[in-house]
Amino acid sequence: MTKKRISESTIHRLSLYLRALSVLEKESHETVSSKELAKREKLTPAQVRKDLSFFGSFGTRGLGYPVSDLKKQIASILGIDRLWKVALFGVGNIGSALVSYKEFSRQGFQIIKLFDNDQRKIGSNHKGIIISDIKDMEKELQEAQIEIAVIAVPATVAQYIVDDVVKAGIKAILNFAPINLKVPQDVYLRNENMSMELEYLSFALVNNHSQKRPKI
Amino acid sequence: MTKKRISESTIHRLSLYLRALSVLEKESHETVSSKELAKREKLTPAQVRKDLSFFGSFGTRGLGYPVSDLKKQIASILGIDRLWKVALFGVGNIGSALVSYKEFSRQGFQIIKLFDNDQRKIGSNHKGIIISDIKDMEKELQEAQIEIAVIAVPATVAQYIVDDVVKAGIKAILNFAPINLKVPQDVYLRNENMSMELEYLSFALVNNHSQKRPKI
DNA sequence: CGTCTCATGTGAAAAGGTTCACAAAAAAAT
DNA sequence: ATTTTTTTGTGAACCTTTTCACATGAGACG
Repeated sequence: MTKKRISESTIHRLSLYLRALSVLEKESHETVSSKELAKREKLTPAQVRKDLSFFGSFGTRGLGYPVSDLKKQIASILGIDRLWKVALFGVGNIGSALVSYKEFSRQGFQIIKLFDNDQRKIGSNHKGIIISDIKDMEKELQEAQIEIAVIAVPATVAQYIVDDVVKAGIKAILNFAPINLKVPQDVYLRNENMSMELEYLSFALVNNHSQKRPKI
Repeated sequence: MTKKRISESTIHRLSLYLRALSVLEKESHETVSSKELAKREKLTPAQVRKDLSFFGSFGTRGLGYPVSDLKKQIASILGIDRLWKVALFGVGNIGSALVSYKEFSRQGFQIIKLFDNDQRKIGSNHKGIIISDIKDMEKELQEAQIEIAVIAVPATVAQYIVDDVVKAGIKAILNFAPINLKVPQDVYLRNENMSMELEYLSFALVNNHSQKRPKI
């Protein structure tokens, strides 16, 4: 059995399925068809089935997929059937918002450490977490057994912070700074560029860009 | 000449080129090769040339692309060689952060209207903008000539807000609520799902997912 | 001025991702 | 019990995107 590479798009869609399944569960649906699941996330039934088929056979022909079970399975595939310890760097604008961003905790991502280099912030309590000096990160990251770092510092200093984060042994980084960060091959880095989508909207508006929308 | 559909990925990469070009300009580079531009955003030279070729011939063989000029051209293609008037719905956690998010204003997106339904917030001044009652949106959106709406309200009410935003004539929406919003065909909708990338990191960590060049 | 080097622009090939279409299996109906 | 209906799972076909490879043009240099 060859381990085929799963595409980025498939993973992202798993997140969508999970979200839809949570709603379906709340609405007390026992099962759901690929058709219904697709409709709820503006995708095609074939896409749903194909995505799921990469990981196994979760459905019953003629009936559909068991909602609760599939939800658990996808959570397990995504690795969010557990808690992740997250540290956040830069308690500014975006950083503060992320600390109380419910969707993170709902998916099992716990921000339990805050770092900043501003002396006025260090030592103060932000939503129940004492802000640490960024200089102490190595020790503190290890003590708290942090597994994921979220970077919300200005672009000008982001690379320095990331270099230190990598040195401290972190293998997964989510970057909000608008800069292309360099990390070693074995470190997973993802970028969140919020103005990109606005730029896409701008492009679409001025160019009357035809919308690609899966027909259902 | 047939107007070929430009892919979403190409548009997103234009944003990256623009970012790199700004840095190059600051570093006083007159020209830049596709190779260098690619390196700065972890892409391939062929990709850069192909992307740009969809919109014209901006380079000089043997020399590369003129930095300042290409920057202007891309800004024009993306439609951000002008200012966009943006309204933000939901002055909570994420909403407040977005109001002072520098990257938006840097790209020409001006958040000039804030809406909320919380009576305690309505009428108060947030970073120089008076928060309006969401009930008055239609009149206020038209008076302020808003072109883009950013949704940062809870998922439970997002669809209602969006329905009203659409009724008020807005044709471009950036949604931060973790829900699949329904809009008419002629309205551009983009979603910003911040926990999706964390979920991807989680997946990568538990599955030792082989890294490919990030698509965006 | 001719040659050499560099780097673009672009068809063609390759790779990757999505949709189709249908056999197979289960449930529902008769 | 048999037929009909529903819906999955999946190879194959199709479509899109990326990468290759090279002709072409511009500047550099002796």
